[in-house]
Amino acid sequence: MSDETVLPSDPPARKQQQRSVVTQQKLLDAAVEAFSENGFKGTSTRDIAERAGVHHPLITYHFKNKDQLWRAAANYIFKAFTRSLAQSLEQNKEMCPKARMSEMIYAYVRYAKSQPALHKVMVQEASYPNPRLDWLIERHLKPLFDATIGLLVELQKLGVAPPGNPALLFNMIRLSSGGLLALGNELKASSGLDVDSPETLKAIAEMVIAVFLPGEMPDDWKQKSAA
Amino acid sequence: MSDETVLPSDPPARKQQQRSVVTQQKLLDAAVEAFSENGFKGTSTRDIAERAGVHHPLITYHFKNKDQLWRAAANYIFKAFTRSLAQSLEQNKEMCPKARMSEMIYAYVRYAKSQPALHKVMVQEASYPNPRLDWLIERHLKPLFDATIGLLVELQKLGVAPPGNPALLFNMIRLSSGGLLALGNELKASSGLDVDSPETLKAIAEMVIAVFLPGEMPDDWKQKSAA
DNA sequence: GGTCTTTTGGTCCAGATTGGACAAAAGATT
DNA sequence: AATCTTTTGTCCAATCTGGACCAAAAGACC
Repeated sequence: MSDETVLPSDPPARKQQQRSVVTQQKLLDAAVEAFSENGFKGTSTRDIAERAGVHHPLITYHFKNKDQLWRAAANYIFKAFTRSLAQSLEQNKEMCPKARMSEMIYAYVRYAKSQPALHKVMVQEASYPNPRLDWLIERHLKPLFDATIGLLVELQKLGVAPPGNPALLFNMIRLSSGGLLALGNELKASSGLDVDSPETLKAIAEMVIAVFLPGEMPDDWKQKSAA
Repeated sequence: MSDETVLPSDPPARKQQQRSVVTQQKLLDAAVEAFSENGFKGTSTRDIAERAGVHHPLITYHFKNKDQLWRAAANYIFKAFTRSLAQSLEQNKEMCPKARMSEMIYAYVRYAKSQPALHKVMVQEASYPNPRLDWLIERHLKPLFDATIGLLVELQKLGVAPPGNPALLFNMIRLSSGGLLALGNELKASSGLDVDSPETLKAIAEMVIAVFLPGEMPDDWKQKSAA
């Protein structure tokens, strides 16, 4: 935490108080919510403070300014997300590539459900070029892409994933799972889909897997990948 | 046009001047751009007027207020979009269902490229419940869904599209084609994808079709659909 | 061409909101 | 009790908010 929050200055001579941690957390949660709803420009620091139930000058105190708060909020969602994906990859090291990717998709869907802001903030910032987008790409999106694309290419070689530009494939998977959950408010009314139900969640993951990883693993995949 | 723009009042005794049409058009284009970038709340009428190169009180004159301008702008993108889809459906009446759906996907991708705001505005409004979202669903999204879902279900029955909740399928197709193009700014930097190139556009449509309509049409589909 | 309407330019407004500064009070930690 | 951290309350100057208003210009119609 002290990594991404900008505290007054260099050496905290005395240990951080508990109430301060709580305040920062409340502000981060509120910031994530507000920024994901109205974007950076459309969100005021006062709005965030209000949602957090905190006096607004505390933002300046804890995060220096609006921009730093945005970055802290982005780190907050993306770090937890990256962690859950990396964990999934790590835990399933021994499984076959298809199973590993499937588990990753499940993890993605689950996280996107618990934190729809993940996708919303991304779309908000990607809507026009700006320094925050560059930062987001450099710091979070590119690493995520790099960490996943290899597995995907392998699956294509094995005939499990369809051929074609892997980057395209990657992003379609991303949108079909994560993007869908960000549209929750709309889907219910326009298509009768309730993304809040666990069944829908499961159905989403299963459909993504069925569609994007339609092939079966060949019996000799161990040899193939070794060669 | 006079359908969605709110002119000063009831009966236009004299016909609308050409320059007025031009101004409205400039304002609509600017509004689409601004709203898609910063959302409704994050956009000021002055910003729109500036982008349009027009004095801001003209917004009041032509569209009464910000809300009406937003609606006019939404109508502007969605009507053109719906038209291009309906046209595609109409033109290919005689083709087989898979070909018709494929053409629709092409049309979708093409339109989403020329007007990325289509998806952006949707996401902007779907980010939290609000009256504009309700209006958008009622007026544009639901009809689009209803018009397409039948064809999709038919394709599922024919074994061309994968089984599962058709609403889910519909929205995944929507996101994989349209949503992808809305992220143009991001994709280039994070994945090396250039959505501006016609090749990428073609690749997107082809991949969507390959992935979501993997089956071949059975030879006896005419009988089947008649039965 | 003259008249009448539509459209535009320019200005103004009163009020709200913006991000942020600051001193003083309150609370924790040592 | 002394010292540091955190919170509170107040203030600010700047900007922006949507919208009202009217005089001038431009176009449509006769």
